[in-house]
Amino acid sequence: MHANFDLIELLPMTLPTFDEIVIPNDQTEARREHLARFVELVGNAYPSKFERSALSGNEDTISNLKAFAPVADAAKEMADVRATLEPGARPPAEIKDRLNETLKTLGTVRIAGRIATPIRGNFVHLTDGREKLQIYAKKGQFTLARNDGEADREAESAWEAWQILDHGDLVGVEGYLFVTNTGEVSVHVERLYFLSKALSPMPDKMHGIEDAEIKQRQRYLDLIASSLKVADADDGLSTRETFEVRAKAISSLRRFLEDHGYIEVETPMLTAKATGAAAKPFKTHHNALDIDLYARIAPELYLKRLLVGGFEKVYELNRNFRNEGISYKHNPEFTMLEFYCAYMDVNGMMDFCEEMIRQSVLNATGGLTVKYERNVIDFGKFRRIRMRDAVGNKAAEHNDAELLEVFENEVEHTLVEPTFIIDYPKSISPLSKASPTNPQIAERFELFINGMEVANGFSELNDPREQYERFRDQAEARERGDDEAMVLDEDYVRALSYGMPPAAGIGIGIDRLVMLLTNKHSIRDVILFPHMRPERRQEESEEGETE
RNA sequence: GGUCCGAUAGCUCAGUCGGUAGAGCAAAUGGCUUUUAACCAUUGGGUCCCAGGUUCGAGUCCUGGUCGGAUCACCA
Repeated sequence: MHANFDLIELLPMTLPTFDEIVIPNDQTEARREHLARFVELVGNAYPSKFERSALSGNEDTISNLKAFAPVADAAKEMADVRATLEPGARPPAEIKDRLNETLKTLGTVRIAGRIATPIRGNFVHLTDGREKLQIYAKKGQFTLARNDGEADREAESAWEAWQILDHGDLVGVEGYLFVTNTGEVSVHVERLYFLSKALSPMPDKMHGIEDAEIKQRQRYLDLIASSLKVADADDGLSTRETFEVRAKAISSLRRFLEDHGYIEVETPMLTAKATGAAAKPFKTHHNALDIDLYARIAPELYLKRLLVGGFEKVYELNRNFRNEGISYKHNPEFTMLEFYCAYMDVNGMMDFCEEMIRQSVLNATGGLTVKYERNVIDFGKFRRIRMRDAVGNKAAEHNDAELLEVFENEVEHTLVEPTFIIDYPKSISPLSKASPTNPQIAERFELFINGMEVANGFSELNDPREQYERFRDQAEARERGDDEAMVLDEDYVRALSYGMPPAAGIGIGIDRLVMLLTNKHSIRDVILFPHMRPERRQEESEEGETE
């Protein structure tokens, strides 16, 4: 196939070469040459650190510096002045000079970031991934710091370095803040540091990365693209902003739980039995023990063992794994928040859940209403509807399984506003306590928003004998071919026999909640690295036709 | 797994009836050097996803495959 095929055969394995991974072309050739020249100029093109200044009171990231009052005020004043000018006209020199006086008294600033625009003349923008700040370099007015401890390169070499910087390189600069003739707050570079090389070219500055496959496989590139985009003809959150909202929502949930006395725990992800939910597991093998293990489908039974042990309020926020279909709302691994509270029942849990989600929406988005697709979702008030009422007048004609099916097919997708569906049939709720007034009904709810199930909670069944019988019913269903029926966990029954306090618990699908908060229509848009088929190189796909 | 759609330069995309592979951005070279996505000029850059077929001739038509997207089914 190739001339050097025999040579490749001699290698212990067919390791791809560097050039097969970072494919050379006219773009990358230039960058490789520039890198080689930087090694000559600064000694080490990949230094270990760069210390940023702290004029803003915190480390001067570009975002922090731009938010720092004197900088923000100067930018604001210039923007106001510019708004009154003809396009292309320059702001009055008096204002500019006054602002420059103020900015200069702040002293020397040291910032770092990625070169966000192609070098054109003396100006370039740096980005910290989030905000951009312009820097200005004038031949003869700055030096190039060496990364090997030697004295700086002087003007001539510094200017050469400036000219061979590539779009995407990481640099640090030392200098002073000033306002340009056109009124943009910038850093006048006095010392330039080369910090790291972009050997691969940057995405299009206007369009970014459009290919959904590349966005997901190479999320780093998607994130870079969103930080480099020039015009925010913004319809929707950038990738960066989406994951910032996700982080805020999660930290708000954690804070809410901790403020209410919950402690975070971690329970096994690899377990001998996959139970605690109705789902198919991933199977793996432990070599030393020579036993099969399963990736957990839910932490539920472990968390309730902790209630038995005396932890009254516990939560776990982590991944579950289910070996099932992939869809816009299903990823094989997904993030679930589960928590349990002793001495609380299903109604208390609904109240608590409602308030917690409301806080999270507020903290993540700044408001209580969220635009999603064509709907406006109001998190101000959650409805509560009995399942039989939701299904309507046909409810009486159906048994439990049929009722659930009618609900899922005809009602679920209509539940746009946050809605707790309550009074689930007991037969489909094997871990849930039965209602004291109606033994066919479980003290259980599910929360639906925009037609998606977001949470599932109930009064926890704590009678060990009844729990055993529920498991036994599940085992019979399994015998009949229901391969998602729940598996008996003997130790869990044993744990309950020591006495578990009355308690309520809930699981909240974090990815789905984040979809709602970010107006994303695919779970893959709110998971940084969603599951994808492995990427195969050409040679492999030609040889590996053994399916 | 079913159905529909897609894959062309580093990126974003055109490509007519089957007849020499195109643009913008990005890159290189030179000019400019307080500019605001796009300054001026010149130049280079292609496995048209892969394999096969039809044809004098395939980016284009046909078959199979790979990967992805949308949607349906199951699941949270």
